[in-house]
Amino acid sequence: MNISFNRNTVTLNGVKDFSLAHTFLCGQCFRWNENDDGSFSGVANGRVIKISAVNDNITLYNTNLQEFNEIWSNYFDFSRNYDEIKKELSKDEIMKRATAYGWGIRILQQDLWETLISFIISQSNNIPRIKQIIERLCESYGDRIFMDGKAYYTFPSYERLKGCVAEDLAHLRAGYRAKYIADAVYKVNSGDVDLSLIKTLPLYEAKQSLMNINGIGHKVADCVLLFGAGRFGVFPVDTWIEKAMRGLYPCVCENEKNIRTAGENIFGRYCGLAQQYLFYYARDNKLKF
DNA sequence: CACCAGGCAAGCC
DNA sequence: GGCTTGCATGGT
Repeated sequence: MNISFNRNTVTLNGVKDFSLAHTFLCGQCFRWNENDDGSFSGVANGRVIKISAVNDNITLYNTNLQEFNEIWSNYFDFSRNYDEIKKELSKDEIMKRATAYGWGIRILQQDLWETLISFIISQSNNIPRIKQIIERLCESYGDRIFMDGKAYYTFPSYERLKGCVAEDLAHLRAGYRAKYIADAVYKVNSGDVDLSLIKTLPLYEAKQSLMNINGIGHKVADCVLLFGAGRFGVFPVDTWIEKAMRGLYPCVCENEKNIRTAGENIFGRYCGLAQQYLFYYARDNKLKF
């Protein structure tokens, strides 16, 4: 990968295993939006950037080389060799098809707190509405920043939200999830749940810690660990994955009550990424099982 | 009008 | 432990 830059853009040539659409539309993030020209704009790490692609040439706007090296290179997971992982995962024909279909998916290294709240909101909800609720949260409590004369809002820290109770969040229209958000705000601010440990604790303990928050069960905890803590050894099971696994891996799953452990056993240390290829493959094709 | 959306907690057994 | 039900809101 070759890097060049000027005053407020950074250009990368020869970026492999990366598609904007696959990465931003595979369901892992909620604050990136596609522009008319196929580029995407989004807010992350307290900043707003735009990113465009022509073949394997990527350009990031409204940033600079130092910021790229310190923030965005890690955010887009550019130092990880996805080609090797895809080969390791492609032990069967189904995963070969799924990785070929979503070849450009990269797991964004998103902020842990933002991911935690976002996936609490995601439960039993649809993606457009999830995005609306998160946007209202950011407009109400985040910082306003500008790019190209347009206002964007950062995701509010837990310190910023300290003291919020469910009634304070009614304007988000998050429904019954408001009390879950409030519980997360309380438990993270009080230290009942220590987010600084989530990336390093043994996986089981990290998950149990997250599940101390009301509104976080297995699925949300797994998404938070995968998308917000870079832990690829979890296998989040939602309605799509359950259907996909039963339909595509019937020998393993027809009598397997626990699809989650089945996924862990089949796909191993990168089962989280396998799950994401499967999810994108199944949902994007509206596969019926 | 039903039924569903990247589930979960509470209440049963 | 497993199974069932209610849950806020908005879209189809």
